[in-house]
Amino acid sequence: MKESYFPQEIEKKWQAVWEENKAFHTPNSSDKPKYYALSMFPYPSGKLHMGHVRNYTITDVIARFKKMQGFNVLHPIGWDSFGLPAENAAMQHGADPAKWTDENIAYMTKQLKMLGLSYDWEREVTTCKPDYYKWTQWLFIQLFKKGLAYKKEAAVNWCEHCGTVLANEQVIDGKCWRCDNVVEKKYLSQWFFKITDYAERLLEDLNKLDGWGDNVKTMQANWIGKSNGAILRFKVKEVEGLEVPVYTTRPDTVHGITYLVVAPEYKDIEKLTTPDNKEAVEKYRANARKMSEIERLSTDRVKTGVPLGTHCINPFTGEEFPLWTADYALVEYGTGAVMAVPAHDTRDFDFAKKYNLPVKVVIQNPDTPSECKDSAYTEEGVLVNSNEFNGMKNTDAKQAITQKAVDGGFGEFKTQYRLRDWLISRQRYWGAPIPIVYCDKCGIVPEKEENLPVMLPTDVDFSVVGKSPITTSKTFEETTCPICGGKAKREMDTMDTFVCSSWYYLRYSDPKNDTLPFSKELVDKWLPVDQYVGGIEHAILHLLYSRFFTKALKDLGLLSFDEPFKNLLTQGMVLKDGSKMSKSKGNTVDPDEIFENYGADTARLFILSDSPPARDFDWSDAGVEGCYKFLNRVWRLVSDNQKYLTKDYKLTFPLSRENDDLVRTVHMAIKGITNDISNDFQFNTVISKYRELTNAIYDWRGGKCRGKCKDGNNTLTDEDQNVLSFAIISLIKLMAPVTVHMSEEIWHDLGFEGSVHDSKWCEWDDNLAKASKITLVVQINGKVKDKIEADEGVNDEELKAIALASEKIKELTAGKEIVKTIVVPKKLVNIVIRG
RNA sequence: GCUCCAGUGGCGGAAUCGGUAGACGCGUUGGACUUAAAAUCCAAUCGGGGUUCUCCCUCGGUGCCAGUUCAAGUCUGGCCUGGAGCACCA
Repeated sequence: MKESYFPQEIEKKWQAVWEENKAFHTPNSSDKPKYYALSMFPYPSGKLHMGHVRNYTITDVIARFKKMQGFNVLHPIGWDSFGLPAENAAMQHGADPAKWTDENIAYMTKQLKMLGLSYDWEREVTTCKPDYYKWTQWLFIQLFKKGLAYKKEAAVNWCEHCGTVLANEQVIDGKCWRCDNVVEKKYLSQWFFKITDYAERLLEDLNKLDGWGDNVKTMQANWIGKSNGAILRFKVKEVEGLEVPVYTTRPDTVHGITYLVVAPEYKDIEKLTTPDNKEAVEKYRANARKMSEIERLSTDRVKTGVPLGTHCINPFTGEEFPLWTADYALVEYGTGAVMAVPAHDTRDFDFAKKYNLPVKVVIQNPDTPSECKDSAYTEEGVLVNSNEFNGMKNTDAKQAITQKAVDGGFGEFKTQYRLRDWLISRQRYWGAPIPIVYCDKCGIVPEKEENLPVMLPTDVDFSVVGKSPITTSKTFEETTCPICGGKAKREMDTMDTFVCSSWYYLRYSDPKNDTLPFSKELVDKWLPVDQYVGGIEHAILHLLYSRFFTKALKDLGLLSFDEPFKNLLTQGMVLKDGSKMSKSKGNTVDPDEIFENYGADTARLFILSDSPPARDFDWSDAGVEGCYKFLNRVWRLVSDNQKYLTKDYKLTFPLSRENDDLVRTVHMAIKGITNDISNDFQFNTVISKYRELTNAIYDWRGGKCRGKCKDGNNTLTDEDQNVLSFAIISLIKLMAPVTVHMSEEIWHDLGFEGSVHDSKWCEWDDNLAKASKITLVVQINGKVKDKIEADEGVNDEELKAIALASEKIKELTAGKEIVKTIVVPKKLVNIVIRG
């Protein structure tokens, strides 16, 4: 064994050996229980960043730990390789997106291997390869056949900069998630997945996800946005047979309606507008169209609107009230029309004040009854001015009033969701083509399954502006109808990359299958994912879509489970100097540099060491240095003592006092580290325990020297050597999931055959995983007054006696009345005194 | 506005159940080794006060104010601050 630690040499060596031996290949059949550890697969942008390093290190440590614990571990990796950056690179440098992507994948693969990650490379999937997107297309067709993929003309989010539409989930604060450009509304005919059919199940099944953080679950629940209310229909006075339905969560306030608002895009708005008002309404609608989403949705904007000139009749009171259009009503939500009760809704109140509309109180504010001057009263209360419902609590009235509407045939109970269908068409080239053909005779027809994949054309011009490069292909659009064989045209849009990433974790179970996306047997064997690790930025996007896919595929009979990810760990960001590492801020750290200067083991150790995985992690150069020093310290511990170490150590009890203490320290470390990993993967405390154990071995060693170490004399007895061997071998194994190369190197230097990563995880003995002495804390009235060393085995009565026998305690309790004494076993005695 | 998460030394953070607050590390300071430096090793490191002054005593301290309890970083109620998500969603 070398005297000094040369990580680069060691790491290269073992990476080659592991690759040669296919050390991390996972067989499908095994008598061990399965464990599926998964990182969110990367977009091949060019180089790994520290966020990747953190993500993959966390998952890798989990995978290796589980493997040592006796699981058959599936730990795969792949590439989310469709998407705009490849296309942009193509436009800017004239590169082929496929080539650009391949080169990036090659480079990043090299980096992943340098990090020492235990991936089964035989299961690698790449979403932009025909053997993958064939099945993305196949799945699209299955969803289409089930009615879950459909095309409709709708107001959609358009990013001019990216030249494509976006899903609702990809619009962040009114801006494009990718380029930050302000998103516009456009009316286009687009493909959607009917995720709204699954709204209730997606919400309900969040309850099953005990292994997910509450933050992610609430974000999804908010996004789905369930509310319970009623649809109420109002007859229009001026137009025979026309009704305006509204959705409300406050049917209890129906007697307080003083006007009604429809969205500017409301479908019947023209019928509802009288000739006198037509010009003003048209102008208002034209203006609303022009406004950006941000302007329109801004909550601090002053509300505007115009009257339509028509009226509705309130079936509860017989009163007439006017119809208005205002852009605070949203056409996509509910019915696109809102009943306005200014007395009990802040928005309606503002609007009513501005346009001098009446305010009618129907819920009594206990503080200022029958008045509503300065603001709406939105709290609970008792109904007034509401005919037979007067005196009823408003919470009860919701039910009773809706029931009356149901009985009268002008309303019903209604559950409403905020979630919208998932828009999956993209007017871009670098994506999976939507496998649909338009035939004049047969209509919208899916491509025949045997003709899949619908290949991306390569005869395209990337320099075109204002349209998708795919439209420049001379070979792509013209095709024949799969039904009638006549001339037909292909769909020119490709799929959102989030479609590709909604099922990749299923493909890993059976990545080479060329007759199906995956066999049911294998997908049911490996899934659900036992531990998923990735960034919080996917809390809604990818994680919601994947849940939807899993449920839809279950309904199609392709698999048998309905949640894909049993446990989810959302790791925090990697910061430097307090802010997120980013190229624009210039505070990035290049993983390659760290590998080169310190080695991957130091990088892995450091990125886990300072913060728990879910929290943000502040990168510091001093911290890296500290971890490197620690590894050197461990290395020296082994190399300085190598001549005393034996892999076939044997402990014979009883041991000498110091040896017994060290053995106990090792058992405590094993227990603590195992528990810390098992309990939410607290790697930061795991690493502090590596250090504690290392320090303890050094201290023990120092105690054995008694100043004689330098002369090189063997001062260790047989027992000492066995104990030291036990301690060091345990440390090396405990560290193996983190410092994968160093542990492997030392393992072999100690003469072991095979890989440390195939060895069995250390076990502890509960009798030994505790100190032989305890420190008894003696409190008086809850304040610590004395600490006394006592034997581990003493019972409560004895503890009490020991405490009362203390000179200090005697002094402090002299002349006082002892009211009671509380004993916490093996820990503490609290004496309560008075006077 | 609503929802969720967090708040502990100079810093990152520890503290299964309510039971010794500050593990472990970074940084800092002092020392050893060295011609010197690096590396390494040893020691100190929450604050105030006291003292027979390197040994010890004492008081205070986990965002703020209350409460429950023998005992609160931990539980309850009310605030404050920061972060994240949602937001004219009727």
